[in-house]
Amino acid sequence: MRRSQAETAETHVEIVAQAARLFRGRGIDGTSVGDVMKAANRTHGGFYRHFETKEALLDAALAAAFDGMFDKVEKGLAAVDAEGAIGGFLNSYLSADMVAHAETGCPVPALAGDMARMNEGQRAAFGTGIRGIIARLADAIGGERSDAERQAARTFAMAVGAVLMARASDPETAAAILAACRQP
Amino acid sequence: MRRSQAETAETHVEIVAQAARLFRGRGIDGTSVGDVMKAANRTHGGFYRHFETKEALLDAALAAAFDGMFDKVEKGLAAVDAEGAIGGFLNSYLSADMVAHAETGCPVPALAGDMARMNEGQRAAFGTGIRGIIARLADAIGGERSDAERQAARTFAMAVGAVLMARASDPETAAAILAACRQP
DNA sequence: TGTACATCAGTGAACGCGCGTTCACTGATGTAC
DNA sequence: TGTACATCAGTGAACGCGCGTTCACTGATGTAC
Repeated sequence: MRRSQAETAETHVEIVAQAARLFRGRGIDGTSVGDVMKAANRTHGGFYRHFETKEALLDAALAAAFDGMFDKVEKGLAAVDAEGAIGGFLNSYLSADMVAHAETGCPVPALAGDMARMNEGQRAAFGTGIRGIIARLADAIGGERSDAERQAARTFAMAVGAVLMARASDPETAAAILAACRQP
Repeated sequence: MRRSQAETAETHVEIVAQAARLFRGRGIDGTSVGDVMKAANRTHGGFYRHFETKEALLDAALAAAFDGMFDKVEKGLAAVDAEGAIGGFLNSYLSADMVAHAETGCPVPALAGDMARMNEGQRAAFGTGIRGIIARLADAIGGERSDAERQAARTFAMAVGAVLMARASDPETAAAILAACRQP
């Protein structure tokens, strides 16, 4: 039966939120449209009232995941001064919680492997998300802008690589990599 | 018709080599058993004379990919002294060629995202491969061993993150990240 | 404000497709004598 | 060294399954009067 505009909007938001969670947790191929709709307490057929294809859902889910990450980075860096920016960032990014919960963590280590095989437009959108994170970290580092951006890019690359490898390894290897990368 | 033992062994090696190439290039889910057998110039049914499951093929393909990477790292570092070890490693790891050709490149940025969702035993094998690369880099860095290992881990994490993000981004973002990470 | 009806969000069965895997078959290879 | 036969690598059709997507249907919502 038809739902009100408010209910429809709520459903839309819920589908995107569940997709953002499941894509990060189980991968894009590992998450079916049916999985997303079940997580959103709907049946799979209704999906196509909200998105033309699974790919369109991915675009929306990535945008939502990056927005959430932007907030997290901004909040985490608001409390520290320029000296402690990199250390503070690494401390939260490389936390046990972030490593263990890909589904609510940064979209970059969770999805970059899948994104590498996507089309140009989707990679460009992902690149914009990456630059958004690096820019926020560079803001906190301060000083000469291009130096700050380079340092932010290097720090973020190391953090992404560390989380990625930690998730793909046994616990001992994971702990050794994270510990080595924790100091700025 | 039955093949000689030598031909059978050749086929086995060829299946593993093609799998190592295709898994890195197209992802694990993105590569079917039929794709691998076609690349090896065989029909898909014969696959099960060589491996019990696709998962067993993945194990063999990963081992082959890591062995190839170990060789590449050793050869690349043989020519440099301790001072230039990190710079030399980054220079070859972050080369345009490595970034553009995931199918022949390092298995870590190519497959770690997929491996994060695999079982404990497979993650342990992947972790052993990661430690193998870090250990070879630490050998070249020299000096106090645990310091060298930490520095090697940090350098490798940055390199992996940089390649991963470069592949998942637009060319401009990719170039900026690689340039920032190139200096040791 | 009340009525009549067109719209459309959501349901669940059905579709074609590609996947991993199985199987009956073929005939050259390897082995036992 | 030669012969007889069991083995088994490779073929290609077939399997069940889950996927993304479509569709006919339902009935509450939104709108035109």
